[in-house]
Amino acid sequence: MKFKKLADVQRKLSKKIVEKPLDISKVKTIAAVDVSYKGDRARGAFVLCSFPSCEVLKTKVIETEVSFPYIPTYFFLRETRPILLLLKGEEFDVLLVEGHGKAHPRGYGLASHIGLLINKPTIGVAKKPLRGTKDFVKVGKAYVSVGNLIDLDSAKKIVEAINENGYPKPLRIADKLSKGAENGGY
DNA sequence: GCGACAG
DNA sequence: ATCTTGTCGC
Repeated sequence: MKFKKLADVQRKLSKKIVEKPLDISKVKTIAAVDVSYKGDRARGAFVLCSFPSCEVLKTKVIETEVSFPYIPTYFFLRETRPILLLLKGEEFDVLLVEGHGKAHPRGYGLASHIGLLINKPTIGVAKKPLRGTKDFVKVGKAYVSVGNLIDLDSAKKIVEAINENGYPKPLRIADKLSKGAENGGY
């Protein structure tokens, strides 16, 4: 298997993930990131919202080259760079990532990786579950899982608070912006 | 070759 | 994710 080594890295890094309750009363802002592609170009969108009112406070879109191809369960290799570039200089209490966190074959998806790198609470939100995984909770149409520095129950409560038509509002806006919309439709 | 998993 | 017409379902 060509990716055996990377799989070991994921298993090892997953042990560094901190899973613990998050005091939601102290969460004042929540951010979301999503990335879209067109050929070898990646367009990432960042959305910052107040919490729990979920008013849009700021949005940002960046564009960059993407080097790695999409490979199921190794998605973080493709999207980590664009996201880190997107988060540079940004402030927020919790981050929503389009993709899985602990709901991953080796317990280490994109949301886990980003959470470990930025050392802030992150929540994985995906539209479909990865085969065989169980460490997620369904909120509307979203499959929610632990990224880092939070537990599933806290993550569930946060996503429920900003749920809009079955999907978290900040992510929906980030999705539209990354795909080129003039605004998130808000 | 067949089947198939985040985006 | 992205490529894309008409068609089906609520």
